[in-house]
Amino acid sequence: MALPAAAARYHQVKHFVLEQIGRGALVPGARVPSENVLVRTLGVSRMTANRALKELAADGVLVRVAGVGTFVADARVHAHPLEVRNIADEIRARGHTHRVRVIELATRPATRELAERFELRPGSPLDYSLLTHLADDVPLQVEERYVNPQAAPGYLATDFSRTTPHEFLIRVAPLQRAEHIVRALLPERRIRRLLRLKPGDASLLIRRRTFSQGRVASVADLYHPGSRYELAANCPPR
Amino acid sequence: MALPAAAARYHQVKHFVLEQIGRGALVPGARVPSENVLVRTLGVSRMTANRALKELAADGVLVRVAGVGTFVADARVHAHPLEVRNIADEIRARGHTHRVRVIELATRPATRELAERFELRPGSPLDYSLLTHLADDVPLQVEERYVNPQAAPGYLATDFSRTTPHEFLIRVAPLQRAEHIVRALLPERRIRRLLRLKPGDASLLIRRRTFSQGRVASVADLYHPGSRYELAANCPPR
DNA sequence: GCACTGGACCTGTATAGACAGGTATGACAG
DNA sequence: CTGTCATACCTGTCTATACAGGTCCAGTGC
Repeated sequence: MALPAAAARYHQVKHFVLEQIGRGALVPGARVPSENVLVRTLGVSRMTANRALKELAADGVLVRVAGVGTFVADARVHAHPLEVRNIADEIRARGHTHRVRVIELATRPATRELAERFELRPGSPLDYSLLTHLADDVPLQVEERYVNPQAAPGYLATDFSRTTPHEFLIRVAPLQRAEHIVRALLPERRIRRLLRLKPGDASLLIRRRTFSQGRVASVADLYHPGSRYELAANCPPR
Repeated sequence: MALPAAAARYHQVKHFVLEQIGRGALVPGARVPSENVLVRTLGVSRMTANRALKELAADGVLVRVAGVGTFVADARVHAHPLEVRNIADEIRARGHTHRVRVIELATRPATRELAERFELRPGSPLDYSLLTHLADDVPLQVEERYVNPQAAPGYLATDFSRTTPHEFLIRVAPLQRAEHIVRALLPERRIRRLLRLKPGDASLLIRRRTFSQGRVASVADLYHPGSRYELAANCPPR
């Protein structure tokens, strides 16, 4: 391609705007130079300015309103697109005490399905943990987790009553990407007992795969039906 | 803006490609017509074809390799920041035909709860739509939506069999932020009938609030238990 | 004083044409 | 047979230009 990325003209325009936001010269809500102004100021074509502003809007940095102008987005809109929340923080933030109950810790050979999920050979050892998160001693979430021991050594040796698996993992293997699959289901008996559910209570299953350098962990979280899984995200209109 | 959503040329190009993927004429890994071919085939300019393919690549539907070509992405890989997905695109991309069945359209006075959600006075009129999304005529999602008529005029006048509410709204009120609350529940009888569920089937409820300039819409999506809600997010430090 | 209108400005979209640089393939020389 | 090179094709980027339609304001006419 024409240029080594950073040198591309539309990148320069993006940088020009971002730099002013970073410096505080443009605060949230402030009007950003219009496309035509950028054309005159920076000597680019309008299509190039348009691309730069459009991409920044898609990133949630700017907000564009047809016929009006382009503005710096609210700061909070800027927050991480999707955060893998720490349930411990969340429970505490709501004024409850958080406690972890460890049900099972083990090393298990990967089944074929797990091996595929981790891109390992079947039979490779995987660390396994099953525990519940309690809010005021009421079980709120069952967390079943497989961890790639290559990617996160020392996982099973962790004291999960002090450090949640989530906290441990983001320290050891900084999160780069996460995939979520959310489903509703009627849980099996073992889970039902852990969450103290009545038969017929629906549960929320969130299956999560996290990536750092390679596959790190695969998690299945089952939630108590009273609980909710909340996400806030910025959604670039593409 | 120039055109009413579905008529935009680059949308037509996107649809042209998605339709072929949906039909199975283009399978994952297959080569997608190059920009120049699309120019000749569809009579659009190359910039327009480029935009369409670029956006589909950004959505994870296609993979582009400079100097080589454009290819249909692996069905799985679908990775992008949390996005309010267009279920119509998703159904088509998986090879099914998408159809919308409108159950009810109405203007309703806001209840106290709704008024609070929209930051309006109780009794203010809200547009209401209830419809199902069908994949190959099997109901997959019930979508119940309240829309702030101030923020999205003309909502009820839209032909939802041609333009989904989602498509209409992102045109009219570019999305800035969305909040999701995900829960599992046993749906009430009306929903159960719409989704053709057996009593005891759990359903996934996704409650979504979208913001543009002010509160735009409040959506409750109920999914068929066989379906999944997939999210993928990159968590880069910004 | 008020309602209306025209113009200035903005974004959204579309077009045609151009060059840079990556990739693959086949022809050609060794 | 092997290595090199020209070439065709592809995407990435940039420019100049154009028109549609929304928004806002100021000026005009009543």
